[in-house]
Amino acid sequence: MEPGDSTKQARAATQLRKGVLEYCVLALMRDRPRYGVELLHALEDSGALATSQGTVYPLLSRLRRDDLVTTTWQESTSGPPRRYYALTDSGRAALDEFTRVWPGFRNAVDTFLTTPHPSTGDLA
Amino acid sequence: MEPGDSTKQARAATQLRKGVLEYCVLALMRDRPRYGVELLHALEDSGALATSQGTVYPLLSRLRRDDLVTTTWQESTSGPPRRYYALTDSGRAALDEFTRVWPGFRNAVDTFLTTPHPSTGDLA
DNA sequence: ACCTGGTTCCATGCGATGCAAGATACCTGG
DNA sequence: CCAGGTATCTTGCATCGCATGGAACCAGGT
Repeated sequence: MEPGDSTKQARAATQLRKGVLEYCVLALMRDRPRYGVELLHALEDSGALATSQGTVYPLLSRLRRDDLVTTTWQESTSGPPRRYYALTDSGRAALDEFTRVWPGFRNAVDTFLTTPHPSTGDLA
Repeated sequence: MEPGDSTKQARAATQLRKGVLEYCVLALMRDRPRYGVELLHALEDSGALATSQGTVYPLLSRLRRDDLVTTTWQESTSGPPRRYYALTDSGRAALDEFTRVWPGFRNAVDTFLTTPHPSTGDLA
């Protein structure tokens, strides 16, 4: 990528991902266990949340450390064995919690960005 | 605070704010200069983005350091003088940049949270 | 048997950010 | 003079995303 044009945009997008990536990964595991590279590709396909292995694997380690996911090894027909990550009850609860919080947060940001903040009309 | 019930929610909300707070503050200055406590109250009123002075003032220092805002002192009729923050051209450009990036990000998260990820229908 | 390439996993060190807690200064009123 | 509200700022900590590098397994060609 060329440095210079996308710097500000990359910076904004980078900071945006903080804290959201965790729950998007949990959401991907909602209906089926997933393995690392699979999650990575799903995030890439989304465009706005594309990231790297150096981000995903430490994240998965944290999720496992906090008992939000459990892992099982599974053989692959084309390559080394894969570690599949599945939601625990705590993980599902955390995802539900986030699903409740997210709309309020999203709407708050939308309001700040789209609502004019008139200098007139204030009661002073 | 009790570390147990509201921890997860507070944690999710805390991480969500990362990187977004900066641009919401810039958005608040879009139509009028603002001073610290004023910004703080506006964020409080939004609910989802409520934060503390210990977050806002270092943030404002960074914005000033990066030439995204300029500041002017102004007397107050009821208390110490206020430092008003106003957008520079760079600040306005950064805000516009974020305004362009935000919808894609927001929609991506919405998609992850609401789209079912079927375990069937895969070609395997 | 060797070696190249693709797939999959993981660890380390850095920079950036939000936050709790504390410190400082100004003004008004008793 | 002292108390309380307003307003600003600093310090130290914890967390998170990311670039970089390393390791292991399998298939195919020479």
